Amino acid sequence: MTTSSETWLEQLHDHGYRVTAARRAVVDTVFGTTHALTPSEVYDTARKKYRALGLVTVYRTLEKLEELHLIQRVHQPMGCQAFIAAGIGHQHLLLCQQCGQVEFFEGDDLDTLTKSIARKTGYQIQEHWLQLFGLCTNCK
Amino acid sequence: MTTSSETWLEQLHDHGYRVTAARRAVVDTVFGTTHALTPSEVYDTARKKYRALGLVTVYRTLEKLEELHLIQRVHQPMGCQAFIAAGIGHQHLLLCQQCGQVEFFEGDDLDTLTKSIARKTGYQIQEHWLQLFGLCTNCK
DNA sequence: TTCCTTACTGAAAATCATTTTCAATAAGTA
DNA sequence: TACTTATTGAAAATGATTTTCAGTAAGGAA
Repeated sequence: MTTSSETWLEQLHDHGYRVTAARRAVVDTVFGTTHALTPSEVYDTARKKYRALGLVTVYRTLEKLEELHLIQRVHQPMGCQAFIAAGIGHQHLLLCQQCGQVEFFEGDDLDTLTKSIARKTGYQIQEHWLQLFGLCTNCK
Repeated sequence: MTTSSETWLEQLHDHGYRVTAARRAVVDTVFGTTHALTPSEVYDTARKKYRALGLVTVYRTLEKLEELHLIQRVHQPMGCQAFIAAGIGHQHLLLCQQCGQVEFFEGDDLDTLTKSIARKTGYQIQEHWLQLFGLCTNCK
């Protein structure tokens, strides 16, 4: 199962969006990184591939990629504007506090906890966010 | 063990900050709510207690309260600008998606998960965020 | 209490991120 | 190849937050 940035472009096309040079540059940039990138960082990197790119187009393209669940916003203490390629299925994030690298992991078993909290509080729990922060192998 | 907004004012004072009418209004507002409030919402509410209050002072006061760990920022899909009185010790958030009410809970046992992820990824894990979203007893 | 230093204030201006507007361009179907 | 219309970048507008600044007042010292 190999995925490439072409897959994202196909998805855009399949949803009635046009595939343009500007969008290719943005898609290639976000697809090809393991670090969460802000719109401004995407702009800087993508402009190396396509000089005429405008920041506005970066915002608009990220919006569409998020809508198609191809990327997701990353929340951090320092800010919540960065995006990363989305994980497949229900996954959680592991972030390196030093270099900003992002990894996904699955296999959380929060059912017991969730049910217990639901019972105690009376809430009907519908989703959860779990994120781990630490130092990656390079940084520690 | 009863806590009142006076405790927060004492804390401000103990850290060399002055206790002013503007700060009382902000502190009273944030202390006395179970919903996460944005700076602008704090401003609107606090101005009922102290008409001359400026929005800038709200920002500055929230900054200090956060610095003293008396309040904490609440991250939500819709935005991350809201604050709520901080939980005591290591607590997690439970948010009502309908009315925005916030509750705290403890007793997460993520040690097993954390260690397992650390082993698999090589990361040295240092902290975690866990948040549950759902509907409170009133809203469901 | 009164004085005095200096932190604090609100208003206005500046900054920064994001969104909207708009006329020109180009994707991709017919 | 032609044509419709989504997309583009630039500029302007918006919205949130921060900085600047001169006047005010908190609270320790006398």
